[in-house]
Amino acid sequence: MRFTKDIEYALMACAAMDDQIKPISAKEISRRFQIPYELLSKILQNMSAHNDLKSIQGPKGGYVLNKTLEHLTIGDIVLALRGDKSIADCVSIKGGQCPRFDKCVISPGMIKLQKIWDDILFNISVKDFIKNEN
Amino acid sequence: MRFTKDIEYALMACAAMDDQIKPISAKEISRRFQIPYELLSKILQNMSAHNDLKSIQGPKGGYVLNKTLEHLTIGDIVLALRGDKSIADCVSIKGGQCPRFDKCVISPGMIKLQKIWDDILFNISVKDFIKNEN
DNA sequence: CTATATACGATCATTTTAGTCTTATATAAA
DNA sequence: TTTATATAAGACTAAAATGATCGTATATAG
Repeated sequence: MRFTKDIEYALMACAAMDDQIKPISAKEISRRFQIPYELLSKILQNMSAHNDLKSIQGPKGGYVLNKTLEHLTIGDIVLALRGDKSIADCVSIKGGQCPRFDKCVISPGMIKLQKIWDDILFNISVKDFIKNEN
Repeated sequence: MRFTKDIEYALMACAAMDDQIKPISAKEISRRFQIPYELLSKILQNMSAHNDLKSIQGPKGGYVLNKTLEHLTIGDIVLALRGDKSIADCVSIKGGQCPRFDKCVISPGMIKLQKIWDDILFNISVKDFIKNEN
């Protein structure tokens, strides 16, 4: 799975939300990292819809983390922004499977690799990911 | 990194090239797996250019493996078809780096994750990937 | 010579990604 | 209660990647 801009932006935004107390607005994050505001808004709304964040409307509002950065994983973010889209069409459940699935030579391997990848993503916290020591 | 059709087709093609003796043509592979012929041809040419395969022109020609399937890895195939494109723009060397790279909060994590992913890909042989036992 | 094969560049269609625009709604504070 | 600031959400557009096709050249076994 490729980490496109939305994932990058989501991770940067998380880095700006290091506590669960003071909300930070999309505008402020957008300004700090030079991320297009409307695009970032949608990303944060998605994360909010998946309960990674909590949104607070109105002045002094913004977003706060629902979990600590230690407990929020890369997998959580990917799941929020990509859904359960798999590493290959070959293995995807929705959207009509491959016509050769029953006699497919690659799907067993893809399924195994998908599991390995998921295990990695859901075992790296955003905290670990963004800290720049070592 | 997402496994798009070209990677899927390449893996299927490899499954059809289980020995290093008798060449198999793109046409035959295309027919066997219902893969568009011209597209498959380019994929095989790419793999050939990267020395994963050897091509033999003329009648009774086709492609043969340069390594055994035990020694050919998923990473080799990805490398042949994707080049050294990384898991995120953030970390890619070519094509002008991210303007925020020097003070980037996510690039160290991306680099680490890239390495983890590469290690996996270059340690799974095509043989292991396509065998459907267990 | 001919049929069969790879080599390769150009082109086109579709899908995904990235970014923009607009309108509606919630709410803190003057 | 008005105003400024914020999220919510859908439509839309542009650009890039992916998937597929077409045409032509070249190599070679028989």
